[in-house]
Amino acid sequence: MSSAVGISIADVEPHLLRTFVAVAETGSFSAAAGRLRYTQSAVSQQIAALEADLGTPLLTRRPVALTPAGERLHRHAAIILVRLAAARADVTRAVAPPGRLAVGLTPLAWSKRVSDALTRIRAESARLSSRVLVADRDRIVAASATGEIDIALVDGFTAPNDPLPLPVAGAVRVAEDGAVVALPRDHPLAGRPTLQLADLTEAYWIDAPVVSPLTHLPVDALRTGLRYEGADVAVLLGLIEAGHGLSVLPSGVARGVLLPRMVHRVELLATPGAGVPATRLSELLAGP
Amino acid sequence: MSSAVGISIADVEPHLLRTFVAVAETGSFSAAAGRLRYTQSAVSQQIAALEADLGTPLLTRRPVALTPAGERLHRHAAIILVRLAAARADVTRAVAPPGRLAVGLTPLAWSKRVSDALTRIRAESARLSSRVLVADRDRIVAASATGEIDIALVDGFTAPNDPLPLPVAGAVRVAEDGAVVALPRDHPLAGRPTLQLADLTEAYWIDAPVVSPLTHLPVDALRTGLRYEGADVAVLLGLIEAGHGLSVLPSGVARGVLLPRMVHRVELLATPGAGVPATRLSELLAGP
DNA sequence: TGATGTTACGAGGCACGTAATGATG
DNA sequence: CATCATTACGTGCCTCGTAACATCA
Repeated sequence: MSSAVGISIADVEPHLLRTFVAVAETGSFSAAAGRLRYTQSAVSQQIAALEADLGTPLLTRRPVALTPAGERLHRHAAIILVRLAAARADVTRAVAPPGRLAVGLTPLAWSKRVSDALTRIRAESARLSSRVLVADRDRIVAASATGEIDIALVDGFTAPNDPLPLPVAGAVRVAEDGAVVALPRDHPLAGRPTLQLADLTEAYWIDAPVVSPLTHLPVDALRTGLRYEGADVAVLLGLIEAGHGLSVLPSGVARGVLLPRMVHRVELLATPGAGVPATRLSELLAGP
Repeated sequence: MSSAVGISIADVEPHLLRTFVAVAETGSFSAAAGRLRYTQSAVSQQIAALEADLGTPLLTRRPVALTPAGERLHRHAAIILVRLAAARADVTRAVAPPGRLAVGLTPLAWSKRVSDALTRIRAESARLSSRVLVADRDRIVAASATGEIDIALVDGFTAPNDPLPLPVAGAVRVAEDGAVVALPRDHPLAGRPTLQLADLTEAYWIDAPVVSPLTHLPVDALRTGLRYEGADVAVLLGLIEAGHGLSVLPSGVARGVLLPRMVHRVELLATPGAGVPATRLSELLAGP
């Protein structure tokens, strides 16, 4: 191994990054202070220190918003903080693999097969302490990296031969079905056999980042009328039926018109060294 | 964006990571102290603090070596330190794109084409301050991430349709030629038209990690007789001719017997926002 | 005027160096 | 016994909280 990680370059202090991220996400110094159990003053000083260190303003004040340099830093910082946590998790897990089983999934990753696998493994090892976390994809991937969960099931939409665009490698396909545009029963397009996204530029869409994140579709071009931030599929279906807008969903969940050249897929992320129950569950899921 | 990067979890202090990496690479507390301009005592305290924080020994003493947990941490730490530096570099570059041009390359990435491109761009912008760094692949990739260099040219051997196994995305193919096993003139195999690596398990190899890193070949199976840590191709060729061992080299550099199903390729990494000269050079290189 | 970010200042903590101590080949 | 890591201890820096101040809706 080379001595590449040279002498020079002062460190970017991680607690400053953490505070910076908190401010960026809350849009407020005081809110960030509350979240991190600091005083407003401390947050202000930390941001000032970071800006002085990097030699450039990172945030505008009143209103608090990211400058271009701040945008860049924010992208880096989020990744670095996760990796930092992942390093700690990986090392401590290597010492004492947990006996528990923590599963994380995105709302649409749930299925009978997942349910069965969980039932079975809990039956196998009687008094196994288990935990299930449902959240949006970013949260689940981060929790997987940090070892907060041992197994992650993540769903998403892509072209049939592409993998899901995840920021980590090593995902395994677990399930796949079609992608439909969910429509109210009485919608004019409801009779069509298939549909192109282009047919729907006139429609209003429901932006549901937790349930149905379409980050890699040209959804910018679509008009979003309503934003649903919950994780409950039934609520989203209700909103669609009530005519608040359309959404892309797996064919197993909603009636609607099929989108060709697009699939809904569930992938499995197992964190290495997460212990025996996790390995067993991943076998059950990835197997036949 | 979700508030995924939660409240909890104490930070892993980067200066501890840096010290840990230095100790791991030098195999000595005192050497690491020298390199980082600390006292032995400080290094000892830092390692102790890190081990206490993570709750597990990371290094054995006398001799100093990584424990399994230490191995894990070392992998993470090297990546994190580079990303930390990359964050700083990216932000500061965004503020003031450099007017200079810094090029980094692995020894075998040099070619007439590269030379010509450099000549041309230096002619175009008369008093352009330029810098060229030649080092092993890890060093070059790290330097590219940290912004130490603006353009990186990295070479390596792979299967014809595979990309080079780099830890970063976005590499562009610049040049490609064959891979030969370089042999002394009087070697018994010198007459063969092509060769399988399997034919050569009886031979001795020169391990030249800087010039010809064969990390992704089954080189473990091969017997290495000598290690050459320099970056000079001519020296390596001399060693081969003198019968100290064989080596895999690009067909443009050395006479030898072709390896089928394997190519030598040079790829280009341009760091985004590195300024106009870098963009221009990357056009010259990636172009026709 | 009230909420929110900044500045001043002092106390506490902590990370370093010096120096003495201990272990190991 | 020389080299190298650890422990003891004191000092200086640095970060945080309190509190006063500034600024914007």
